[in-house]
Amino acid sequence: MYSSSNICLDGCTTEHLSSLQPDPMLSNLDVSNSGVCVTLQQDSENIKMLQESAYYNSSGDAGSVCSDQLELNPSRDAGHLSAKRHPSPASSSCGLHDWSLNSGHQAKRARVENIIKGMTSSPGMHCMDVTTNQHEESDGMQGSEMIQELPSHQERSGKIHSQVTRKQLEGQHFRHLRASFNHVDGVDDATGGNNEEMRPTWNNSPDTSPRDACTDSYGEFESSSSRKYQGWKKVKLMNYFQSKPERIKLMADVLKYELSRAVSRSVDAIFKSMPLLQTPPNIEGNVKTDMSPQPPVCRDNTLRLSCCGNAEVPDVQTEALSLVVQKPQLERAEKFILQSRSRAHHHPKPPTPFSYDSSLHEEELSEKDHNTARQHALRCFQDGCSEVGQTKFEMFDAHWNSVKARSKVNSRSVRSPQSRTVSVDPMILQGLCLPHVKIESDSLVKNNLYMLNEGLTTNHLKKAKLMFFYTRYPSSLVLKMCFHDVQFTRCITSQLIKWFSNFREFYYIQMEKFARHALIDGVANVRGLTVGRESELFRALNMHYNKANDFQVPDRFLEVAEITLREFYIAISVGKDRDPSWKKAIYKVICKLDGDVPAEFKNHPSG
DNA sequence: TCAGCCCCTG
DNA sequence: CAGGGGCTGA
Repeated sequence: MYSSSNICLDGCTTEHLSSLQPDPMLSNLDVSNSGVCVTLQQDSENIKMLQESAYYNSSGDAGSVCSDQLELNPSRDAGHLSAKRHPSPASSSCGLHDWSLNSGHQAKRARVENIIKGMTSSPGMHCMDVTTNQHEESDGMQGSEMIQELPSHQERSGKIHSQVTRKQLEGQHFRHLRASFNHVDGVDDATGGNNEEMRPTWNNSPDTSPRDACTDSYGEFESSSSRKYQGWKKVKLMNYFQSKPERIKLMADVLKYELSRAVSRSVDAIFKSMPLLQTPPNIEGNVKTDMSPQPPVCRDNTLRLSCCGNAEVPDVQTEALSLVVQKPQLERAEKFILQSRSRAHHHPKPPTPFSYDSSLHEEELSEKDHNTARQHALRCFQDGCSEVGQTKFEMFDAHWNSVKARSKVNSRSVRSPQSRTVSVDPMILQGLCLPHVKIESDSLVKNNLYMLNEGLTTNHLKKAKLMFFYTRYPSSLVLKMCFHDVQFTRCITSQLIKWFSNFREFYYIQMEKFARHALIDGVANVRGLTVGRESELFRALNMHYNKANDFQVPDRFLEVAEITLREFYIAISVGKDRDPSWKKAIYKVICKLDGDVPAEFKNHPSG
C-alpha cells in the first residue's frame, strides 16, 4: 500500500521528513533552471500523503531515497508552492517547525535540484521517468521529497569526503559501492526506528554509503552551506555532472557488476535453501543465513524493490492474479518462494504436449520487464538508493523471477524430483484458498512452505482436461489416483473439482450453443445430429481440452458429446429450457456416461 | 454442517 | 479459469 513511499522515502530519515513541513521559501525557489523546481510544487494532499507514508515507512526501517521516484513531472499542480502541510507524528518528532532548518533545506534543495537535473540529463538515467501508476498522485511530491532528502546526506558526505581528492574519489567509487553493498544487510538490521541513530550505518561511515559514493564526487562543492554561493554552486554542480558523464557511466558499470554478483549470490542462496537439495540439518541453517532476513525487512524490501521497478512493471503486476487476494504481500512472498524453485529447476522445456505456447511468450515479456525494472533499480541505486543493497537486489530479482514463475502458473514440463515426494506448498495453498493467512517470514515456515510448494501446475491442468475426455464427473478417488503426484488437501481437491466444473461448464455451453444452432438451422431430426471428429462442435471442444491436438480423443467422448448434444436439442426443442433448472436432467444423464480413466493417467505423474 | 455442484461475474 | 454466492443432498 505504501510501497511507493517505501521506495521513495526509503531511507528518508525523520530529519528528511521534517523538510516536508511548511516552507514558505519554497515559493521563492529559483525557477530559472528550467523545470527543476517544478517538482517542488505540490498540492497539499500529495504532501500529506507523502508525509503519512513516510511516517509509516520510517517506522519500519530507514532506507534511501530513490531517485527513481524523482520524477520530473513538471506540470503537476503547479501553483501550490505554499501548500499547507499537516504535521505527522513522525515529522513532528524531527523538528517540524524548525524554520531555520527549513531554510537550510530549501537551500540544499535548490542545490540538489540542479544536481538531479544534471543527472537526469546524463545517459542511463531513465529511471527519472519512472512513474508508478498508483503513485501518480504523489510522485511529484516524491520528487520533492527526493530533493529534500538528498542534501543532508550530501552534506555529510561532502564533509566527509571534502578532503579526498578527485582522483581518489574516482578511484574510490568502486570500493565505496562494494563496501556499501556488503554492508547493506547490516544496515537493514539496524534500521528499525524513526531515530536518526537508527538510520543506515553508512551515515556513520564515509566508506559504506553508495550514496556517498554517488555524492562524494561533488561533495567538495558542499563544503559551504552559505546560500550566497548557491547560484554558483548550482552551475558548477550541473557542469560537473554534465561534463563527467564517464563518472556516471563508471558508476553504472560498477553497479551492474555488483548487481550480477548479487544475483548470483541470490541464486546460490536459493539453491541452498531448497530442502531437497541439501541435507536436512542444513536446511534451516542455510535458510536462516541466506534466505531469511528479518521479517519486516524482507517484506519491506520486496515492496520497495518492486516499487523501484514499478514503473514499467504494471503490466505484469496487474495481471490477473488469481487466488491471491492480498496482492502486495502474498503475491510477492509467493513469488519469492516460487522463484526459488523456478530458478533451481528451470529445465528447458521439452517438446512436451503439455507445454503451453503462451508460456514462453509470457516469460519473455516478464523477462523484459524484469530487466527493465532491474535497470531502474540499478539506476535508483546509482542515484543514491543506498539501502537498496545486495539483499534488496536479491529480493528484487527474486521478485521478478517469481513473476516469471507466476506467469507460468507453476508450469514445469518436467516435474522436479521433489515434486513427488512432497506436497503442496502452503504458499500455493494460501494462494489457492487461504489468501488471508498471513505469511510468516520465519525461515522454517518458509522452508516448509517451499517444500510443500508442489501444487497443481499447468500440466496438471492439461492432464485434467484430457481426463475430461473420459470422465466429466470424476470422483475424488479418481482424482487422487490420477493426480497422485500431488498431495491432496482440501484445497487441492476443491481446485481439481473446480477445474472439472469449469470444464463441464464450457462443455455444456458448447452443447447448448450447437443444439440451438441446429434448431435454428432447421435440423428436424435428432438423428441428424452427430458429432464426428470433423464436426465444428468437436473442434471447439478439442480446441479447449486438447489444444495442442496431440491427444487422440477417444471415440467414447464423441459418443457422449453426441448424446449430450441430442439431449440439449431435445430439451430445447420441447421447450424445457423455459425451466430454470432444465439442464439438471441433462447433467444427470451425462453424469452416467462417465467412463474409466485409462491407467496411463493414473500411473504417470502429471508433469 | 459441508462437500459438491451450478450459476454468474470478472 | 477463478471467486463467490446459492442450492442440495448426505
